[in-house]
Amino acid sequence: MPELPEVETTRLGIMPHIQGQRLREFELRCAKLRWPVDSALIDILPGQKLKSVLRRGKYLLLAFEAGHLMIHLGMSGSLRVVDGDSEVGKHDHVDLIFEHCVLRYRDPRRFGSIHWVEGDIEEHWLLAKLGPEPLSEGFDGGVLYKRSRKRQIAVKNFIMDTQVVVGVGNIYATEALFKTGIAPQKAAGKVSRARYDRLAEEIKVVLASAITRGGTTLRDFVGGTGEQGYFALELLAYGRAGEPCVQCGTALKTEKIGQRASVYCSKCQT
DNA sequence: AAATTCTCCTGAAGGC
DNA sequence: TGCCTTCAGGAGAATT
Repeated sequence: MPELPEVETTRLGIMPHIQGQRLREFELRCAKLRWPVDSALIDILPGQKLKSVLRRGKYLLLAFEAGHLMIHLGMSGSLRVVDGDSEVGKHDHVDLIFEHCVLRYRDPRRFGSIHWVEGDIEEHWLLAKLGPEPLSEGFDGGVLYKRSRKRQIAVKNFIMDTQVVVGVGNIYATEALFKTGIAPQKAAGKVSRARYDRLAEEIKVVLASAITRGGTTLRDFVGGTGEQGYFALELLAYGRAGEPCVQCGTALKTEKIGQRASVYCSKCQT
């Protein structure tokens, strides 16, 4: 499932192939994503040159001359650079046909989205309320500490709240909490400043490390040109329920916290 | 305001 | 082997 490292891996993978190219055709096979894809894009996009490929949170931003195409991969989405004559799969909903290659959007569960935004992209309603980028200077333990005071919400849900910080999904929240020894169900308002300093640092380390390894391949995640990610090999908690904790040997527990599966060590995480 | 529940969807996994 | 049920899961919307 694409989290920030997977989205960044995708961005880095597709950018060199499509940046600077002019779009020839926007082929929309299935507009029924999380929100309906605007069919006017079929007329709007062709002829425009792609200036750059950016990212905000888990949103990919294709900066064209007249605006941004904002793409979210949802749960199961992927973007691949393919040949024009490559076979179209069942869940290949959109093709961006450039001069020299095709950018293909696939999303079996259709939880993703595609929006066209003219004007200031940061003011778009999906981006306007987002918290800081986790790998930026603007994100640190102080931010987490300040925003969490008096909050009863579980610390795991707190760091997964996109208004607090973007890009921390279930996998990396689970890992960062395990590595810092914080129990995921602990009330956010009761976590100390010192522990938030460590948590923020660990979130940065875990995300940066995952980007370096090309993301985490679970099920069928692949990068922009089809390669697998290797971070799954380093997961210490996520997906290891029942297996021994690497630090103390206790069997890892799994518990639903806010509708999400959470794996943790009841001995090491307090 | 903050917290919780609901919703979209389909592939994968488990049960029998 | 195969059909049926359950579940995962990002994140905005609706509800309490």
